[in-house]
Amino acid sequence: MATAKDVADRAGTSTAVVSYVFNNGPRGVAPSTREKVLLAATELNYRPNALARALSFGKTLSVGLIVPDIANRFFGELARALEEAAAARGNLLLIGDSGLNVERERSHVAAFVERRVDSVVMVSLSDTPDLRPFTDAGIPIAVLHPVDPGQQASSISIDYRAAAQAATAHLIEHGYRSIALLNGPDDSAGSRQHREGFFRAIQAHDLQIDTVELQTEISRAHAAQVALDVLARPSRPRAFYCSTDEQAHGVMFACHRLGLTIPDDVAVTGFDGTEHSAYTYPPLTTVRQPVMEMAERVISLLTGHVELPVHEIAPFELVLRESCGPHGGPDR
Amino acid sequence: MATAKDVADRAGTSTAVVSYVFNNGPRGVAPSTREKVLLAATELNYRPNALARALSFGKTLSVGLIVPDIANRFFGELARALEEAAAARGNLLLIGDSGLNVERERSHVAAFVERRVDSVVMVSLSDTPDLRPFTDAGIPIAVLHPVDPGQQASSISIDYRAAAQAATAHLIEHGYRSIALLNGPDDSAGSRQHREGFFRAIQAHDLQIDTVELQTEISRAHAAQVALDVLARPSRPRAFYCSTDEQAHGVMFACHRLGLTIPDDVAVTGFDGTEHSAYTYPPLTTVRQPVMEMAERVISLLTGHVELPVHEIAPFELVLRESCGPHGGPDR
DNA sequence: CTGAAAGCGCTTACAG
DNA sequence: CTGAAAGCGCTTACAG
Repeated sequence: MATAKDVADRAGTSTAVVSYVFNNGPRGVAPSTREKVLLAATELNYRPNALARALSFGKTLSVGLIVPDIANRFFGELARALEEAAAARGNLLLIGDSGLNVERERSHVAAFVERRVDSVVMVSLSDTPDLRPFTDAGIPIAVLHPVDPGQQASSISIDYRAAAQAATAHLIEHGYRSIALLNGPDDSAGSRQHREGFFRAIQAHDLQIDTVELQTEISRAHAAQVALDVLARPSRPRAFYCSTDEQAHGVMFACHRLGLTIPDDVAVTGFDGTEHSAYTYPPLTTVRQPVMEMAERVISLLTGHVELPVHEIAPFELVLRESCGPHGGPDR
Repeated sequence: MATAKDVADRAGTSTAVVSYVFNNGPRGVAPSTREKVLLAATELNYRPNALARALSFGKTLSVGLIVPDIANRFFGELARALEEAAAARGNLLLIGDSGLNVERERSHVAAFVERRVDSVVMVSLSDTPDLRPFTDAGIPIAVLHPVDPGQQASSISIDYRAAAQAATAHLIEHGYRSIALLNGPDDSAGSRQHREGFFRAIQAHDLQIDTVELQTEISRAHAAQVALDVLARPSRPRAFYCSTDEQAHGVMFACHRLGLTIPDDVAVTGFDGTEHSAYTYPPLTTVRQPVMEMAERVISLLTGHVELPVHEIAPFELVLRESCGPHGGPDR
């Protein structure tokens, strides 16, 4: 591949000038010289080497993203939004998929510091990921879910507790008196807030409500399996509060499998508000996270001149559809 | 951050030796020296700079992936499989999401050559993407769908035509005599093969079969919208051959919306065989692409010493579920 | 406005 | 087995 030296030679100038024209600075270049450089560059098919640039410039203009499972729709939508926000600021998003494997997650954090990403947004598999490689390297990091206080990472998250409470209250107001809490696998800050919100709603209603607490992996397969089991019991729950849309899909599958009608026999709520939640049968009532806005915000924080860490709360929306009863309000 | 020089100084040796120990070569190092280097490195929290390494080593040990939409489940599963295959060979996968936007796709190819990925696997939005930036840079490229002959890219793909024919034949054998072909948006080699396979099956059966050809974007939303329209007609099709699972999800949604039962009123087949196709209501009969094997193979080709381009055909599997009639064989 | 040169942090022949 | 030095391809003070 042609280098800046090749271009400079052909244009009869120096590599400094080639750099000036390709970066529009920091020094000006005479119009005629600029022409010559541009011409030589296209003739030689010159593509600046981003590695060399980063090495001397001291910035890679890239932000890393680590997610537990890129095939999960929520993380897919998130990656898409982050990429867009990053691109708008001339940054490239590097996506690391942990594939639900702690070892892979660890190797991504190592790879990202070795590649000197300028910052990273992380959704960890663990509640207490080892972020030191980033902090040691001075790489700012942000997280998109609740974190325990004292973390050195910034966070932007909806209020899980309030959202869980709102969704559960919705179920109660629709008349359901036997509700399962289908939570994620780990005892993370997020899981705890789901649980707290759920039980706050229960207690706030001063009614006799039966509850069961279930934990599954974040996958349709596992949620379906667990739901199949629970729904086969004589005292099966009449409603499920699920901590992700993905799990809600699994529960709905289990209902159909058993010939149970949603919402007449079993009601379901999701969490995340992925686009697909509008296309289930029936359409899923869920808590929508403002993914685009959160992505935009986190990138602007990370690439901006903001004093970090910061902790921000984004607004959620309870999207009412048909999986909890007739569209709209409570009725039974 | 600590550099190799810092480590060398603290260990009382040279950067050459530091390099030798971190790369296990190409020269040997005395055990005692190695110890000292390793000790100094951990004390200083040394992380080799991958940019500098790549610059002098001449390889970045990374492969780029460009997909139309990372939030699409099929591409998510693909990315996950490719990442795994790449990691097994010490390579990092860089994921570029075109976000269904040709301009973004173009900017990713530019970004990938500037970052000097060693190779790339691409699923383009266009049938004739401009691959010259890669070929000019000597970066080998592979594609995971049918390509027109004369492309400079390697390809690994199932036989779309045969798969389309098999799925359509399945529909015919189940007694459906009015079948819609729901194809993707572009007139690509892939779309053409879907169409050819579909009509071959129709012709091979020497029966009076009504067909309609439809085109939608690869999204539930658009497929649902088109299906809603088509299914409202008095002469609505009794079955849909869909060119992706994603579109099949949309068609199923439309059926439910209209109170139509699957498969009694309308049968549906998908294409891709994403994991989610097993969790629709009812479970979707679909053509499964061997994503893991294809990913493994393409990475081994790209990172190996193989003479490229090559064109390989992977086996597909028609996964029979319940969206075309009673599980198993034909019956009506 | 422009050029020669140092420097970014590695790797790898070249000597010893 | 090990060190001094050149080189990878850029950017950016420093001079002029």
